[in-house]
Amino acid sequence: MAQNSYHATEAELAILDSVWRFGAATIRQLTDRLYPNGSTAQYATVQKLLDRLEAKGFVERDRSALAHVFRATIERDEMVGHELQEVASKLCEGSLTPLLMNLIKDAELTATDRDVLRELLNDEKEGQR
Amino acid sequence: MAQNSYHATEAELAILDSVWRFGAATIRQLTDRLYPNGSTAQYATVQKLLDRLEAKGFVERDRSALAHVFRATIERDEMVGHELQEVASKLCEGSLTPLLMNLIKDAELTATDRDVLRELLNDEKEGQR
DNA sequence: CGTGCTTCAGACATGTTGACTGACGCCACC
DNA sequence: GGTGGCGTCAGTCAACATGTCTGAAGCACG
Repeated sequence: MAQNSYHATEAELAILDSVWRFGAATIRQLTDRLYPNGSTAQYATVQKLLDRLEAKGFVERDRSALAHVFRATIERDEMVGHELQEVASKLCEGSLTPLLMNLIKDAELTATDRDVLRELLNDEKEGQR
Repeated sequence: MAQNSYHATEAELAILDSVWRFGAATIRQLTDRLYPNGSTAQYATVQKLLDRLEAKGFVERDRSALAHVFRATIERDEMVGHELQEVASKLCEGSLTPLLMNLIKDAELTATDRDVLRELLNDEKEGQR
């Protein structure tokens, strides 16, 4: 009962973020992106982080080239969904509705945002998921 | 840069949950609620958990009686808000809107839920907060 | 007074997290 | 064909978080 659903840590998230923004990359590329003029040490750090991300199923590695290429197996959106689900199960017995109510109240929405939301709300008329 | 906003852990959340559900309580009462027929050991565990919750500002202790009485200083709702903010800053540069969009898509809403949301969406016309 | 609760101040094992080191493999190129 | 450079892999490491537990001391009341 340690952690049902995996969780990306701060540093791991930094990696993922880079991959989401700039696309698949090798360790070296990621190291350069995240630790400009980093040494062997930071390279290894990125490596370990990627190992863990792979173990958690958040990235995938292409071993065909000499230098493995890593790509995300989860989109930022899905990750957001994950985390929301997590919050819901921790605080609201798994129900997402309270989160929604909370957000509608607190989020500072532009008129356009509101329109989009109304739209979505209607589309969902007899929507399945 | 460890953790800007505090975070209640699993066990701490169990305590908070009990306080939210059944109201302010002493350590003994909480121990009885959470660890039925628990011994001194579990009592101490609850105590330490409460210490940490107090340090994090999530509960407050009334020292006037011999056995201190603990009450929550934060509502479940606010905690949800906290966590949502946390997710937002980790994944969406602090913006809550993406979370909202995500939820509207994924949450399974009843017709009533949808009505309530539409309501809220309109109320917010020129609403401040 | 002593029994029974209580608080307080730690100790403790375990796991996570981020950073780092060292051994080894492979390819290219002189 | 050896050597340098880059890559992977398999650890180690310190710091911290987390949940649990022990021991000492305080207060109250029969």
